[in-house]
Amino acid sequence: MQEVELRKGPWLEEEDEQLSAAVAVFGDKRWDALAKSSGLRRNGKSCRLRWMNYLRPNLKHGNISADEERIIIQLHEKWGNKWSMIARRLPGRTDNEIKNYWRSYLKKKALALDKECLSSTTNTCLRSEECETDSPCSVNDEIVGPTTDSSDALDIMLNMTSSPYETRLTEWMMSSNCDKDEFSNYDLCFSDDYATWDFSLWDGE
DNA sequence: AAAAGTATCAACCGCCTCGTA
DNA sequence: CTACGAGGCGGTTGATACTTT
Repeated sequence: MQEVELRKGPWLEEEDEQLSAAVAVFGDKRWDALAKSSGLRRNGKSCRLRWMNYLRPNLKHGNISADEERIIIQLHEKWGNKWSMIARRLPGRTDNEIKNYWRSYLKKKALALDKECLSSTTNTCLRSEECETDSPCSVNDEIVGPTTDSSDALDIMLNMTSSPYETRLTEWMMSSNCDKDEFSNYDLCFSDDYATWDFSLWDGE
């Protein structure tokens, strides 16, 4: 049997239509089978991704609102790079979208932070090699060592927040040492399974 | 107006987990 | 118990759009 060469790259309109039709028939599980049965020259993973991130109904396309931003920041603080978990708390948003947003947000934040640090007259910044005194920088001085420019600051921020170590740490904390009382501020209802928490925090305000 | 730099986002890759035979 | 395949996830890349010089 000759293997059909699979397509890669951006999806065409016809492919989108074909995929939507296939999902209507086969449902949004069993992506490999769906990909084969639908006649799409795409693999199951690619179909799933396209559906989840673009074609799925009720997706919001557009800018992240201030409220959504606040939620992302707070949840990221708690869970780290658990994009899919964060996305589940934001109806209509995808993990990919949030992940992309976070990277842009981080970039802006890193630049702002760097600016603030360099322009500070009362605190000396250890992140600039020109800094002479031992006084720590006012912002994140315990994390950020001496660097020279904003791209360094960005690298550090990205390493800091995206590292597998941080993720593992978050996971470990979640699984072994989670203080449930900490979450009470948010009106969370715990079940035995983290994945099925009933979060009423954001709509219950 | 054009070139260079930057931001955004869709899509791919590789690893991990889980279900099943 | 083990191997294997499919799905899910996070990290990364590359193309394109947008902005600045």
